Amino acid sequence: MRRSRYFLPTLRENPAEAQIVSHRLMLRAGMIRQSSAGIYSWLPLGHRVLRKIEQVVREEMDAAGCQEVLMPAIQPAELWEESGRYHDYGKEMLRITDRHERPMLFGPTHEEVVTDIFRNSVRSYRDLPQNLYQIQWKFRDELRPRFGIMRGREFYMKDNYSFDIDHAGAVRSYNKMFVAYLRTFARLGLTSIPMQAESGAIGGDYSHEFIVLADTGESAVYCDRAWLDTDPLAMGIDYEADLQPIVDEWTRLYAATDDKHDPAACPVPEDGLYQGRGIEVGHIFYFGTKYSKAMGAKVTDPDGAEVPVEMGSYGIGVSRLAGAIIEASHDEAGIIWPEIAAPFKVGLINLRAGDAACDEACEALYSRLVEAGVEVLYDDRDERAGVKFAEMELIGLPWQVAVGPRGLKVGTAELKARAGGEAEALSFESVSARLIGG
RNA sequence: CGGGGUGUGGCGCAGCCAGGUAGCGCAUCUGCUUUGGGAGCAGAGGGUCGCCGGUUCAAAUCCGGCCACCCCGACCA
Repeated sequence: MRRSRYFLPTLRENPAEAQIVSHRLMLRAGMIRQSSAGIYSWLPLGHRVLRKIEQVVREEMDAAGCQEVLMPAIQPAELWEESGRYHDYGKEMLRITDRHERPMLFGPTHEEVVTDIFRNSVRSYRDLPQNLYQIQWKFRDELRPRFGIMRGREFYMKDNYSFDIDHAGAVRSYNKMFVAYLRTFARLGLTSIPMQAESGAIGGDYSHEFIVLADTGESAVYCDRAWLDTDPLAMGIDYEADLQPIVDEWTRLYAATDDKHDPAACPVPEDGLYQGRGIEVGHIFYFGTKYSKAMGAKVTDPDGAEVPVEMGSYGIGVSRLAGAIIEASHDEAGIIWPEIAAPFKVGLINLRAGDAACDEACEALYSRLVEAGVEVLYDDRDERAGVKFAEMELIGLPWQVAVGPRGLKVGTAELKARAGGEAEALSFESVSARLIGG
């Protein structure tokens, strides 16, 4: 993509309304624009990030045996009357009426819809287990939206729902999601910590929330320092095997948010206790037959008896993750994207646009990288070097390549990692090899 | 929902107290000069001063109502 033609409205100054770093940087980097309180448009750069994150989530869901669906955003109130939540959910639910005066609502979650689908289609235990997921916009009319997309009213969410014949099966499904979540956040370069949680409005018996560590996170967390050395990607996962030992291992270490942490009762000695901040990015629930009983989602078991299906639901805030990654990875100059979530892998800077030699060298490198499938944002604008460097730092692409007359005289370009380290003068061959290879 | 605050060109702000018909920096456009870390000079464009009503010869400014947005707290992916 050529910068000269890319819709990237960056801001030089901090918008007054943005108080936290991810909000500021997302606005300044031209990723998002606010439409109304807690509701945002995602501009090209932000949209690319959203797609990248979504893709990781999708891959991990698929790997764990889930199947993607897409349910309606607008739901009929009658399903919620059945579950009993229509009156319980409160003002967070956006209620609307269609032209026939039928009460509808913009879905804040999809337990009712998916249970309806299930009960209309599945009759036998032989068809279980099932686990359906979707990635879709939700709307919750929060009392106080804030922090940009971190706590919006409209937000992009992966939600999925498991169906099992019995409790043991439901626990297996729950454990798969537990492991899949650890992997998902780790692949995005985040340290996530599962914590026992209240089940809130979803209701249920068993629940974990996944908190991602970030110094600027909104809640204080206390955990065993051993968490910081854990790597979920290092363990081999067989989703068909018994995952309980892994879940046990990952719930063995102490972790608590500030409202649950009691210094007096904390089992971890002070020097082994990590105190930091975090952001909730995922939440998993096992709630058994709460919805299946209320809505009549029953299957026939091996003995011929009709039993309500055992369910769980699982959510990841995909749009929130974009903010969480920034909170966890930025510096004074801007965002530092992990490669997997970066909108482009490489920022190519032409230090002297208009100079024939620079133009030619940049065009050649740009073509070569693009043909090799590398995502490149090529700053071909007639701007001063400082403007281009500053913007590249701000938008945080993992690799910067600077091409200027100085280096060209000796046949080199400069390669620099956004995450740190000095710029290296390398031959164009080496630059290509490095960027195409890894 | 309780408490606090702010609405003035795209962004950041001044002007309001002591009413007289809108200004600064950045950004944008044009020209010239410049060109390896957010350039210089000259010129130009762009504003129903959140909205409605009131007071007044005259309202960004005073009064009343409303709306929007932000921050702190209680709740959430």
